[in-house]
Amino acid sequence: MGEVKILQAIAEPTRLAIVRQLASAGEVCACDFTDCCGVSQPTVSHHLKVLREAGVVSCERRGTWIYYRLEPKAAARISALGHLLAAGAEREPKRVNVRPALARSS
Amino acid sequence: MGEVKILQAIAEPTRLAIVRQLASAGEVCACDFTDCCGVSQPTVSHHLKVLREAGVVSCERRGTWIYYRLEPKAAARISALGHLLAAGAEREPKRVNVRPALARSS
DNA sequence: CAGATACATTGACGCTTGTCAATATCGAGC
DNA sequence: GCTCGATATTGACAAGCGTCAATGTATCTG
Repeated sequence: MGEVKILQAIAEPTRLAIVRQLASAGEVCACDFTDCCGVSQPTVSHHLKVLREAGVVSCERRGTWIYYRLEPKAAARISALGHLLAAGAEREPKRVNVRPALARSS
Repeated sequence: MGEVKILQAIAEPTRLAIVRQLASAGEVCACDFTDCCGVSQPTVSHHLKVLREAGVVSCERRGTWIYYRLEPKAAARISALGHLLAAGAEREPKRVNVRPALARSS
């Protein structure tokens, strides 16, 4: 599954800023990202392509402008992974032996 | 906040496999990662260092072996981000807010 | 048609990253 | 002291990534 690809897409400052703005606004025109991210227009376009190909965002053309939004399926994957990690972090260690060093050397 | 650093740490196949195994077992000896990940011992050690410095995992020495586990705070950050994205993906677009986009509304 | 605007693509440039072999360090036990 | 096994570190390499200037493509308007 492309879970790593989704994470790679989000694990970059500019792209995370894009995703955060999409999460708060629901839908954002591509031209607005250039202002908020402090990078050039080609760079924004490149990052949007990465997010698109990872399935994190989708876009829809309306006249001259292209509006982006979050893809629910990818968001659900991240949410599920978050749940998994949070549950695993609280888990009691599967300790079958009181002295692991002794048990391991047998 | 180092949210990007946490994501960067997880956004790699070997490191995600390590984190997944930690989530399922609760606590894993460093020597066991070499088998499950199919990479050399120095590479495993390198990835564990990345995860450690990102605050994703912590370790405790017991004799010759070093046991790793997930850090609850980092897991909670990922979980919270997952919630944020999942909620944002379902949000109705608010067309008013990002910028005074009067020029675009025809 | 021409011109203007929004967005994508290309090409090139550094910087970062994942990998391993070799080596070093650390703890346990003799 | 010494040796052995488990981890960490170093050094080097190729591959990937983020960035921008220049250019290309698409859409609207006059």
